[in-house]
Amino acid sequence: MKTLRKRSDFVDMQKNAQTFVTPGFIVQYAPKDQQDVVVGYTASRKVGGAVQRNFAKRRMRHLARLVLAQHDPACYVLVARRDMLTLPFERLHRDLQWALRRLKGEKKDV
RNA sequence: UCAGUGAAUCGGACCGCUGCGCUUCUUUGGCGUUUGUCAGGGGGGUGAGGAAAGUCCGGGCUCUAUGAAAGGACGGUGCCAGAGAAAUUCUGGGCACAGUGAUGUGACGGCCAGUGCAACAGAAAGCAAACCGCCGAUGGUCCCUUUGGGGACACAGGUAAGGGUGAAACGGUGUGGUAAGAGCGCACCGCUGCAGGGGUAACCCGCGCAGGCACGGUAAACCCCACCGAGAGCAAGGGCAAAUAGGAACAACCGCGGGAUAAUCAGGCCCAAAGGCCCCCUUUCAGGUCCGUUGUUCGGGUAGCCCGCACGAGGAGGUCAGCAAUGGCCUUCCCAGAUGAAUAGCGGUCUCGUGGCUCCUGCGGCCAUAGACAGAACCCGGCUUAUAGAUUCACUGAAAAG
RNA sequence: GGGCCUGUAGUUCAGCGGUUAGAACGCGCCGCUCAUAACGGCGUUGUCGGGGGUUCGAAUCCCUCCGGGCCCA
Repeated sequence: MKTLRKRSDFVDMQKNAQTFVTPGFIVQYAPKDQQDVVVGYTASRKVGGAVQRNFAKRRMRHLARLVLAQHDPACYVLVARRDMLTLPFERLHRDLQWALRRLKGEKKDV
């Protein structure tokens, strides 16, 4: 599992990827021909100060390790929202699985 | 007990499983003659703060650069002594102000070097000055007269005691004095200067002597005085190996002159143009470098990776010196090094508060809940700002009791 | 991480330490018009980003905090 780092890649995802919104976060998904699962994390100033943003990223990274590691090689971006800080982890976990099922289901339909 | 002041410390602790960054040891497999290199596994160690923050000061470190002397400009600092690498730093002391007090706050040199400013109000705002008021002794005009003088007017003029204005009006009280007044005289208080005394000093005392005595405010107004000061910043700066591109470095020789750069604008992946340049300015002295020719050697920046980068004005404990800041000595420890940036998830135990419920109203029982400000980014010393709550010590005021 | 700039009516900006902080546009009301616009008249709008200090007096000088913006081999 690799981490997305370059700003240009994030901008590219913003343009081309499919998006699904949950209360705690936003998932962007683009099935590219990659060897590994590639994940990017975003926590903007809307989330809070440095402490809150780091906390949000930690939780997102943990989610990615639990869930995305088992998925197909593709490109994902997780964007934190304010409720990422307060919602119980179990809820976030469920939401991510649901979001991925919806995104991949849509893909098959198209 | 209540109210308060100052200082210091902490700012959850522990356990299990699954995970993360760095580091170290070990091991498996591939490639390779070896040094190694790529991919993976396992064990150990370690892992945010008192402010890591704001970037307000000061350094270390790095690059630019040429050193010295004199003068100037610009910026900063400003009671005294001590501490400290230094500081818009700290400690102690002095002075001023605030508070009943413990204490707190203070850019706290100089307006008798010069210049400026003070709206409105007020007569007057810095040479003093007469609006109301008081007086009118003296002079003037008039009246009366017992020829000594008396009275009226408020014209000249005198007067800073009173009123009113203002942030600010040239000492205060009393008494003498006077036409009315006034440091005009005197007494006491205050003030200024000096002798003398205390203190390292700032400064304090000043009962003795001298002076009748105002010297107004503002320098976070220009300024004067004293002292200090290159610029940029780890995105500093250095290294590695390809592609594009055709420039760069070094050495020798010739020449021996000149002192207009900075900034701005436009275009572009670049290395162009120009011929000069030497870091606030001027002068003096001494010096360096570039531009030319020839020869030799080979690239550099940007993107990526590595170094810089964590042993330091370091932490902890003890002891000695000092009122203290702090310093000396001894022992001991190695304590984050990321770069879309490492601490998460689940469960359990305890404690501090907080909230709720309950009754037997007790410093009860039960339930819930780690809950403030906040995240290292080259590193240190300060300052400032944010901060739920807890603990300790010293002191002050009030009330009550002994 | 580091370096800088800036904050005044609703908006864009003025404002040598001195009365009650101005201008333009906007906004409101009235007039003109059958009506709207234009035009004319009258009027409205500020914790001068917050706090503290210097001064008799601060938007202005000084300190500090906050917000917004820009730059980087």
